[in-house]
Amino acid sequence: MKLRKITKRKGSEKRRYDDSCGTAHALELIGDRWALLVMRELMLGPRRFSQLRADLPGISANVLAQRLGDLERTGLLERLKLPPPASMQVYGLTRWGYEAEPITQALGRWAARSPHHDPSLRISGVSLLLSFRTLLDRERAKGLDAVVGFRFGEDVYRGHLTERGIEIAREDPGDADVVFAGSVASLGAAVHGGVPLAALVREGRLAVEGDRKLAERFTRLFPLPEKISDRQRARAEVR
Amino acid sequence: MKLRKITKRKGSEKRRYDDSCGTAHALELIGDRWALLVMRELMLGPRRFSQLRADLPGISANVLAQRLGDLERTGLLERLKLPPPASMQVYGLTRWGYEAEPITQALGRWAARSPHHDPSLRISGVSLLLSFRTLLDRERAKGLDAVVGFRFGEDVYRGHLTERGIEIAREDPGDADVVFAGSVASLGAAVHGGVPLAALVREGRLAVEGDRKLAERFTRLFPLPEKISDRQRARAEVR
DNA sequence: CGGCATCCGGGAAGATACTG
DNA sequence: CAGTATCTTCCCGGATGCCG
Repeated sequence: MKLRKITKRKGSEKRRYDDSCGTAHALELIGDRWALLVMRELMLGPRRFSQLRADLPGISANVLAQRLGDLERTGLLERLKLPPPASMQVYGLTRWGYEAEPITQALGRWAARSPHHDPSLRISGVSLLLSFRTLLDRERAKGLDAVVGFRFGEDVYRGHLTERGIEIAREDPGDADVVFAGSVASLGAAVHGGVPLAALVREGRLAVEGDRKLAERFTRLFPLPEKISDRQRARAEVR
Repeated sequence: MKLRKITKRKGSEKRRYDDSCGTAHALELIGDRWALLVMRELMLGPRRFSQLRADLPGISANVLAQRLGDLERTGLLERLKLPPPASMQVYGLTRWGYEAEPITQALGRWAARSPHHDPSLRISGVSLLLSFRTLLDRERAKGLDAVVGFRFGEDVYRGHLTERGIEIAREDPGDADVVFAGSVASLGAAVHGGVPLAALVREGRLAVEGDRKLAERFTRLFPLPEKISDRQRARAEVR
């Protein structure tokens, strides 16, 4: 007697919060599992289906396809067809989609203080580069104006760094003052893990082309926020 | 015959993203359905179980209980016992929990521009008051320094409004310059819905005690951001 | 092979009933 | 009032298969 309903899939009536609050509406738009991480991976430019799967190990193909469909339907993302001869299909954020970056930043900044955070897990190239945008210490970047390149396998990025921020795009860093080449994990170790750049270079895990002094300085520009102490986890004062 | 208890608590392995990115970790902490809305309702001070159920129509008792348990376990929330004679149990955020407010703000600000947003749905008192913190137009609040009170049934709030922001707590507004009393929906209509305050007062939906001129000005201090236009939903420029 | 559609098992969310 | 127990529904994740 397993006469399962013929999967009504009718109006694709998703679960709603029925709450006029903006936060609730946002969660209806991007609160599904993986949705915001898919958007994060598109924050530095369009990606293909298979690239997204590689960026997000753990997401299954059908969930990714469904998220891409949902996000496209709500206007946060769109399918693009690159011009021939490469004529492949990619997924890119719309302008509105890009405007969600403050959300990922707020989440990241907050969670970076979590005592449960495990920094040993893998990190995607986009995540690491976005963390630079989030964590740049303007004080330490005083007076800087440099072009920095990154090569993670096939993916190349170009960043323009000043004391006002760092703009990063997926394009060739031909004019870079310094270029980091190697694995994402290695650059992450240098910048967030406190591993000396010289050691990574010596072990061949990371290559630095160009201004070595600038590279050293670069690794110290993005300090992680302090962890939450037990005291701060205890009762909050009456406000 | 009910021998199905076997599964119990095996790994208690929640689904993980296995991603070192802060955004992903944040989603593991507060990405479950309803979790962030529960926290939002606690942002202005502790609440009881039944109050939360009333604030969040649609959440079921078991999901609320589970979220409260999860959030307590991760250190975002704690059970408090009010002193006798009222000795009842309430749930309050820890200091770290309060620090999630920028997240709800970023989400709210972003989603307020959504073309799919339905402002006719109900809104909780806390949501409305938090929207004031998020949306205050400092320019229009120039020179202000006022105490504003709110009475929504049993819940009373006191806000201190200056051009630098508005601080709100759940306490008696004895010294308020002006007090709004009535339904949350009515105050929302006045502030975000463009309904003239005078009309609401005339119809008895909202009472204003104290400085009426200040009340009028208050309703115009929190403009909603512009909606996304079709143009902005279209392809983003190459960045 | 990239980009899905489909089927299935497990588990989370939702609704309701029940208990101290 | 503050939850727990139980049942149903539906989403997530994995596997497989189709189709250009």
